[in-house]
Amino acid sequence: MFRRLIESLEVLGPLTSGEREAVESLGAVSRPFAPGAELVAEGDAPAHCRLLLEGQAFRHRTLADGRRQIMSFHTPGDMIDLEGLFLPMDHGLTALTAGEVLHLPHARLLDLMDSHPRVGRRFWTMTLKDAAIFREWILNIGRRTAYVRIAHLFCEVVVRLQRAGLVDNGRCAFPITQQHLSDATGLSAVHTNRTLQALRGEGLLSLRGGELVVLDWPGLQAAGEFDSSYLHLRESAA
Amino acid sequence: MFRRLIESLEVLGPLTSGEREAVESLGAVSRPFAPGAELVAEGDAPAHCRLLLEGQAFRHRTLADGRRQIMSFHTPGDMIDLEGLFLPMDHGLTALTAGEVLHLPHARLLDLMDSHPRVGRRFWTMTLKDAAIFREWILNIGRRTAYVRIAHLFCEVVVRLQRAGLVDNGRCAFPITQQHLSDATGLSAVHTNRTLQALRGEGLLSLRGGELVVLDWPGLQAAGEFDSSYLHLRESAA
DNA sequence: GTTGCCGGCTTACATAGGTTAAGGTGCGGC
DNA sequence: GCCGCACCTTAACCTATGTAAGCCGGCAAC
Repeated sequence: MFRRLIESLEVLGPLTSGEREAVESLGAVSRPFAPGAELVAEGDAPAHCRLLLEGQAFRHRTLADGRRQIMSFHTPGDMIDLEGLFLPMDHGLTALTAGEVLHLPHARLLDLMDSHPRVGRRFWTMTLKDAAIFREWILNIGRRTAYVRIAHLFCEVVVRLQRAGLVDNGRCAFPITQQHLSDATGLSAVHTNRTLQALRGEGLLSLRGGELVVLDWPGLQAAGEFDSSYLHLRESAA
Repeated sequence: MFRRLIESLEVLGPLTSGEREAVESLGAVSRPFAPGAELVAEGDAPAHCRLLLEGQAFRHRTLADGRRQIMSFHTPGDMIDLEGLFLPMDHGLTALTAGEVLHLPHARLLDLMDSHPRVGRRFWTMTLKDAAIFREWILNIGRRTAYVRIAHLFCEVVVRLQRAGLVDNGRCAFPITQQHLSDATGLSAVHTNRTLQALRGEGLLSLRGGELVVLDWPGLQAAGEFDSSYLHLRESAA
C-alpha cells in the first residue's frame, strides 16, 4: 500500500530504513473512487493529504459562467492536495478514471516531517515540481500555437505515465474527452477537434476509446517543442 | 535588514523569539541591483536563496525564437528563488527596478529549517502561495479575454504592492513596458496597446512614466473579474 | 543640438481560433 | 432492438488577436 508513496519519495534518493518505517506508520487509509468522482472540492480545507495510488485525476477551476480551466493531470504516485496541508483548496480535483487514493492525516504527516526533516523536504520538493509544471503550462498556453500546445500536453502526459509504469509500447490509458483537452489548453472544443485531426493526420498519435497511442515519439516531441527538463525527473533533494 | 523577512514569515502568525533570533543569525548578505539586472539565470543552481528587500522583479522564460513568457511579478518581501534550494532554476529572474536582495546561504537555511520546523513550514507555504498564483495565471491566460486578462493582472499587482506598503492613494511605481505586459499576458504588443487604451478609456487606470495609477478600483476589479482569494493573503500555517 | 534609440502609438491587413448549429456514431439501459 | 445520451465531426461564418511597417516624442550620449 505504501509502495507508491515510498517510490515517490525515493525518486530523490533512497530513504533510511528509519525514515521508511516512519512513513509506513502514518496511519493511512486507502479509498477507491469512481471515474468522474470529485476527489477534492474547491473551497475544501481537508484534514488529510491524498496520494494517488491508482488511476488518474486532474486539477481544475470553473468560472461563474461555466468556463473551466484544467491546471494539471495526475498519475499514480502523485500527492494531489499536499498544498491543503497549509492552505484551503482554491481549486478542485476530479477523477478521470476509477482508482484509489491513500489518505494521510495532516497531523501525522506534520509530526513525521518534524521528526524527519529529510522526508519533509521531499514532500516540499514534490510541490516545487508541481509548480514547475504550472509555469510550463503558463508558457505553453501563453506563447504556443494550438497545434504545438496540444502536442506538448500529450508529451508531458506520456512521460509522466511512463514514469508511473503505465505506458506499454507507446500505448496508455488516458480517457479524456476533447472537452477536457480544450479546458486544459485554453482552446474551444471545435478547434481542439480540428487540431487533433491534424496531429492524427501527421501520423503522430491516436486517441480513441480512452486510449492514447503514440505512433511517432520523436515526431510528437518535435511538434510539441518538448523538452522534459522542466519535469525535473532526475533531481535529488539536498 | 531582516525586517522584510521576519514580516514575510510572520504573515502566517508570530514567530517565537527563539525562531526570530535563529532567522536573524542566518549570515545573510545584502546586494544592490540595477534595473534590468539578471538576478538569477535560467539553468543556475544557486548556492543561496534571495529575498527581495527593495524593488521589483519578474520570473520569465524565453523560447529559442525569442518569444518570452513572464510567469510572475515580485514585490519586496518575496523569496524569489526558494525553489532553487532543491531544483535547478528552469527560468530566469530579472529586475524591473533598482533594488536590493538579501542572500541566504542554502546550507544555513536548511539547518535553520531542520532545527525550527515551524519556520520551515512557512518557507514551504510561501512556495505554495506562489504556486496558487501560477494556477491563477493559467486560468487567466487560458480562459479570459485580453481586456479582462490585463485588468486582472493589474489587480493582482496592485494588491501585492499594497501589501508591501508601496501603494499610495492608488499610485504605485510599476515600470513595465507594454512589451512586458504582453509577455505576461500572452498577447502581442499591438493588442496590448489597444487593450490598454480601452482600460484607460473606461477611466479605470493610467500607466505612464513607470507609474501605475488606479483611478477606479471597484471598476478595475469588475473588469478583471478579480477575486483575491487565490492570493491567500490571510492564511496562517498549521 | 544633432543623432540614435527605445517605447508608445497607429494603420492596414492577415489569420488563428471562436461560435453556432447540426448531423453522425457508439454504447448502455431497458 | 430501440432510445437517449455523451462524444465526435463538419460546415459556415465571425472576430479577437497577430503581423508588418512606419511614425512620433522624449531622453541620453556625444
